[in-house]
Amino acid sequence: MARSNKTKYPILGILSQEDLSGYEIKKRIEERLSFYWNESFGQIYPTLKELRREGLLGSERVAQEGKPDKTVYKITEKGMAILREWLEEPVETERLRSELLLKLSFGNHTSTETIKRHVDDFRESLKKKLKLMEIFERNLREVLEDHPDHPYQLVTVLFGKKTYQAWIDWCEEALALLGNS
Amino acid sequence: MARSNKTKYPILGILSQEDLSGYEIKKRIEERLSFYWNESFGQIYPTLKELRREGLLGSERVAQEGKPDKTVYKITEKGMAILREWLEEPVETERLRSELLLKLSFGNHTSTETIKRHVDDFRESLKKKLKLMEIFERNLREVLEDHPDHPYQLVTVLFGKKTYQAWIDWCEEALALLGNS
DNA sequence: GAGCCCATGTAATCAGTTACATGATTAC
DNA sequence: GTAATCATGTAACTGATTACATGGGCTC
Repeated sequence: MARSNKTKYPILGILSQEDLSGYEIKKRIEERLSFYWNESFGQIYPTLKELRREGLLGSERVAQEGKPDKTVYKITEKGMAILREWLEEPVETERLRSELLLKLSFGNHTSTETIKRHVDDFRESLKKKLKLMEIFERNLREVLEDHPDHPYQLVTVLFGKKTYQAWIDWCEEALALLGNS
Repeated sequence: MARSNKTKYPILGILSQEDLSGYEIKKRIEERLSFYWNESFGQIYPTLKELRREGLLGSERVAQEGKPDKTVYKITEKGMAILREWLEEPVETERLRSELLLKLSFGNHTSTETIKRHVDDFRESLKKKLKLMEIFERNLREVLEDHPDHPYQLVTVLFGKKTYQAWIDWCEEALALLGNS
């Protein structure tokens, strides 16, 4: 895509919290970041090797019982420094990209029903996502009662909530506007 | 990226409204779609040739006074059929990707001030975008009074408004949460 | 003559997904 | 035995941006 390769940052970030293998890093990203960030194995494994070569990670072969051996990576002081450096830098904003809006904007070439169906499908998918966010929120608020220091995870979940709720509201608005046209 | 190539659809869509050259198509996309869709020349010109080869577009060389000649493309009946077909198909939802949220989620490794600065920068950029949307909205509502059929453009602008407003609200919420931590 | 807009295109580069390959272990 | 999970990796493909090249005409 010729946008800069950011794969190393989620990896460094995840490894700043615990030592993990590539396979486990993938799982953590899916569990914790997947609603706003994703990485595939095809990116993770080569990046891990590179980061190790650059001295941002150390690695250790670990034997497991009942499972294959794994290579566990550990972030180095140099790796932490790079992570902190990146955290300081201005955020590169990525552009929105929405096939739904693209279809909507050429909606005059199909039936209103078709367009309304697309909007409705979108709304249903959002409702599910919103429910997930609400579950995350409840869990995080419980944790936060004991550890009021790290509200960061909660803040990202609130972003999801706000976004999905706004989009649901927009769906209602859009359906109303298209209904009597 | 291995996500399917959609470049042809904005091109067909734009050409369903007026006959244009590649250069003009780029301008139209920037003017009308850029807040949720973008295409570069590197995609547009090769795609135009391909669409012409497939018979979805016709082309004509047009001389201009005071400007270089241009190749104006015109959508064919076959092209319109492909556009309508795509409009019927279910929307492929693309994933959110946010470097801001990524930085936030590892925010415990830097100062609260740094994170708040990122959020604040984001909020300022959103305010500008929101103002733009409001201008678009006013213009479109004026047009809509005379032509109450095609509310589609307006609906996409309302999406922008809703999204940006929600994100601004989230910024306030986030700053408050981070403020007393 | 410098710099900008119009106009079209290609090449280089890279991001990122998907498919494929391999192999261990566990559970049915 | 076969499917599922754990674990690691490579190769193929392609989407998409950016840079580069070219050239006409306009404005200062």
